[in-house]
Amino acid sequence: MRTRERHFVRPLLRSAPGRGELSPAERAVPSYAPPSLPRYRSFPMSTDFRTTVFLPQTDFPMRADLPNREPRLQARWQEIGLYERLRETAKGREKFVLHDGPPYANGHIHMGTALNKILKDVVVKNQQMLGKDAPYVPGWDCHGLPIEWQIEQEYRKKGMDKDAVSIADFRRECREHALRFIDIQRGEFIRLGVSGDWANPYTTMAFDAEAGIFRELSKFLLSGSLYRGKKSVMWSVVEKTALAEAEVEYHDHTSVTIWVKFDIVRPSHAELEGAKAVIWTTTPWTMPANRAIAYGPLMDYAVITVQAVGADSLAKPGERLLLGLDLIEEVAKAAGITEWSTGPVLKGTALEGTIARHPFAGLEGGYGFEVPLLSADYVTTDQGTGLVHTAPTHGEDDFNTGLKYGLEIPDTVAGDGTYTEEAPGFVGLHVFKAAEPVIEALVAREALLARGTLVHSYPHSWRSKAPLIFRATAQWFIPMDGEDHLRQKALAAIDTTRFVPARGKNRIRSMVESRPDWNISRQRSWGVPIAVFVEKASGAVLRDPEVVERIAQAFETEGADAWWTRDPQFFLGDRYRLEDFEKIDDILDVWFDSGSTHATVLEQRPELKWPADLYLEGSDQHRGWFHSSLLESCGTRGRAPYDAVLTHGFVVDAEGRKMSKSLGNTLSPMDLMKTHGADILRLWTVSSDYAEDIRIGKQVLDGTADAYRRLRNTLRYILGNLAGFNETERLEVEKMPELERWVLHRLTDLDRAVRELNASFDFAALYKAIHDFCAVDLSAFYFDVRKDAFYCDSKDSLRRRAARTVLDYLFDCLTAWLAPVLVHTAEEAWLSRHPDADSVHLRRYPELPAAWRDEALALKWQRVREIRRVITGALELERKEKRIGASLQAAPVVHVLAKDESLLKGIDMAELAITSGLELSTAPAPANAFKAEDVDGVAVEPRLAAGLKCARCWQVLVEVEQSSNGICQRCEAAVAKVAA
RNA sequence: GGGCCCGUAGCUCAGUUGGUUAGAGCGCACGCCUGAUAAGCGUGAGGUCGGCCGUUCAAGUCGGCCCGGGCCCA
Repeated sequence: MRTRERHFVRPLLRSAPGRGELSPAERAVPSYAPPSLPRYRSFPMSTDFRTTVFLPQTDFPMRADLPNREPRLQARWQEIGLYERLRETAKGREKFVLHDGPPYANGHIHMGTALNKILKDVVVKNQQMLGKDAPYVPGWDCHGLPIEWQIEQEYRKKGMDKDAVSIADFRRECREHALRFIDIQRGEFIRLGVSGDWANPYTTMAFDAEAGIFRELSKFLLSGSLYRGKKSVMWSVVEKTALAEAEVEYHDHTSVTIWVKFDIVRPSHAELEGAKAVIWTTTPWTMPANRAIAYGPLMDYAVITVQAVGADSLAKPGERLLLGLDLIEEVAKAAGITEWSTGPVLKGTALEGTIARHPFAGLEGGYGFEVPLLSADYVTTDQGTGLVHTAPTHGEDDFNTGLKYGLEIPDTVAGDGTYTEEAPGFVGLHVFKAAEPVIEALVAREALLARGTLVHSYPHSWRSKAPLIFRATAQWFIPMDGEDHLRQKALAAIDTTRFVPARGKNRIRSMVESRPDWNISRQRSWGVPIAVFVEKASGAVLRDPEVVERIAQAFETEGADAWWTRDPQFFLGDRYRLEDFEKIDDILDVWFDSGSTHATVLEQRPELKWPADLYLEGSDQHRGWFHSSLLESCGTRGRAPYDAVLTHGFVVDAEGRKMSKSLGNTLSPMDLMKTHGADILRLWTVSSDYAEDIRIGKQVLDGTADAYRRLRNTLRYILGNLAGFNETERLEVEKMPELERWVLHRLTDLDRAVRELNASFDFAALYKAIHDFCAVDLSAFYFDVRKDAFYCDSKDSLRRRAARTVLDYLFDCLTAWLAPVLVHTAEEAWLSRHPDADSVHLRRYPELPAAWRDEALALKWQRVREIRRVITGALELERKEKRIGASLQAAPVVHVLAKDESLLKGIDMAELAITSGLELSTAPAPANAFKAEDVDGVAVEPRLAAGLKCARCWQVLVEVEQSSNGICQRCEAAVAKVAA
């Protein structure tokens, strides 16, 4: 590791502490350089030798102008059919398949999509250049709610009624909408420089995809893994539909609250004899659906005996009420109970097995069932009574408790919000008008303890703004723990999958461990139908491979619309009669669609393979695509559809906050295309640590643009100094100076980094290594040192030939290594040097000769550069004192140890330090010589170079004093050769 | 509220099994060059490693709490 010298110590001061403070000028004036002398002199009658200097020549401009240049390169790629050429070139090679997670075909791309696609493109191009055949088939997720919304919104604008449109017409419009945004996004991805089979992407709405998705569903159907169950969903009684979380908004709502007494009919504990369990609810209308009372097993309860009550109290003295210990006061206050006595404390677990009676028991002959007290861990003491009214139909927790204890899940409320026959006494009544009738019935049966109102946050429909209800509805599921043991298979698959970063494994694992059965149905229109029939008599779902095949074939030729446009009897064939069956019109959740792409795309397209080598998506997809693909594939094929999963974080703003329209901190990738260009965005992508959240903002982008300029100028310097290079000029490595061989050694370091860091997907480290190599090793050192040889050596000088040969290798390596990221700039540079070439992207990473590697040389040159740093440090002080400007005005004496002297044998330190002369000495350094704090054994006495400045190479040499035209002997020879 | 995770110089990142004055590049400041020039070179200044408490001879590295932030759930 190189460290920069930072603290220069003046030994003079150290050795003479008693002299007191000296001014900087006093300290710095050495006796050997009288300040009165001119800083340097040139030959009096020098002619202009500029034209004889081999200055860099290139048409590769310093200014990138990416916003204009990139589209031109992209057009060229299109013309030459780059993607097809890539496939051709790589034919027969080992495949590397990154399977594209399909973005949703709605709206324009955002920063996150851009980041994702760029990372994918970098991975794919790296693998291709590492020698694999890396096809990339982009895809789109096309079905689903957001597109339905868009179309419905257009209807509303036109004043049309959605229900008046046929489902086929509606689906056609959804399809056209998706198609439109596929085109838009495709153009945007191409603008980012992403290569892929853009002419033949996959979509989940293609007819063969719809058929394929249905075929995947059928595998679950035929194996018996598809079942119809119920699930509590948010339901709008206005729109008569279930709503997704995204369609729900929360507003304050005033609810009538009630405290209700349930007679305990079978106590589990003597204390409960004759007592009443008290519940509290904000939804009186759910009372007919009550089937249980939940208690907290670890909470404390007690039975109170009412002794005195206030004027309007519904409580009666002598009544015994079971309540949560911490909530007694609060309930007493609400119920107007002024005096009471409290019985012994009962743990929640003591309530186990207690049975109560529904307060409506006997009402119109209904409610005769038992109401058990059940344990639930969500019961709290912050509100209510410590006993929770449980209506399995009307809430997530309630529903889960119902499932857990096998409670009846009644259909008490119809889709329009009216009570069904299963709510005796209230049939036909609308639930939003039910509070008072319910309360009246409770009062009549002496079951009401108190009432009140509460303002709280309550879910409302995003569209109608009407309050929502929870309602259990019929849904389709794939079991996690059925005969197929899907959960176990999925967990096993997770264990054998590589996750990058590794923590992704834990994340998806804990989700799979605890998730409920997979709900795959939606009550919508734009999707692949759950095209199954249920036998009316038995309620069994029809499992007949012939029916399945008829449906699948119809989907293949007509699309999934066939489910609605064809006569259902056609699918059933001759063996079944339609009137015996219920045709299911639910559609599949889009996660099932995209979760099936491994089957509909990887298995179907010959250029791909199953399983994929890699899935690469944002970390939200642990619950999304990684998850659904895993379940689908484990359910149908017994293993994960991928060998490895790479996740990246989210793009956040400069302060680390998420980007959102409401915060006004969003950046559009397409805007950045106009101001910066794709290569800047791509460089930003790889220089960030994608494992975490990725910041972007002005300062970050400015920094990226600076790094880009460094890389670009490195290429430009190489191109400029490589002008006219031809094979006869190439020099064998054995004949090269050590400096050149050191550069080649460094290339082998970088080559290693390219291969290893690409294997670990550690792009940030890789691009820092390349950038630092360009900045530190090349620009600040090698290029600076070799400028003299490039510009002034005669063209046949071995030194110059060696250096130009190295530039040639550098160019080959850097253009290849940068190509996956700076896709445009690398191409531009490559074509600048090889105008007849096809594309830099058709290349592979160069295979470097093993002989270039020379660890001993690297170690030696680490020391050489340390010594050099002491010299540049010394010169800097001279510069500060205005004794020199350019380093060529100096010819320092460098005092070194004997071991360093032998180390430097054959190395021209003056050349490396860019001084006109340099004397190496093992004699003890004078006390005032410069030393670097962190470099031992080196001291530098700065001296001015003697002689005159060569008018051509600008070195200050004594020999120039003898020259007739003001140039040195080397330049004389070089000029003569040019003239000849 | 729960699960997973993050917080090292202005920015982007390194910091190995806890062990000498915490590193790099960029940016910044100052200076140089004017034959890479809307370039190039050199030198320098920047960090109580989010905060607090603890474990330890020793903590950026381990533990707890808090603050800030992200994703996914509720």
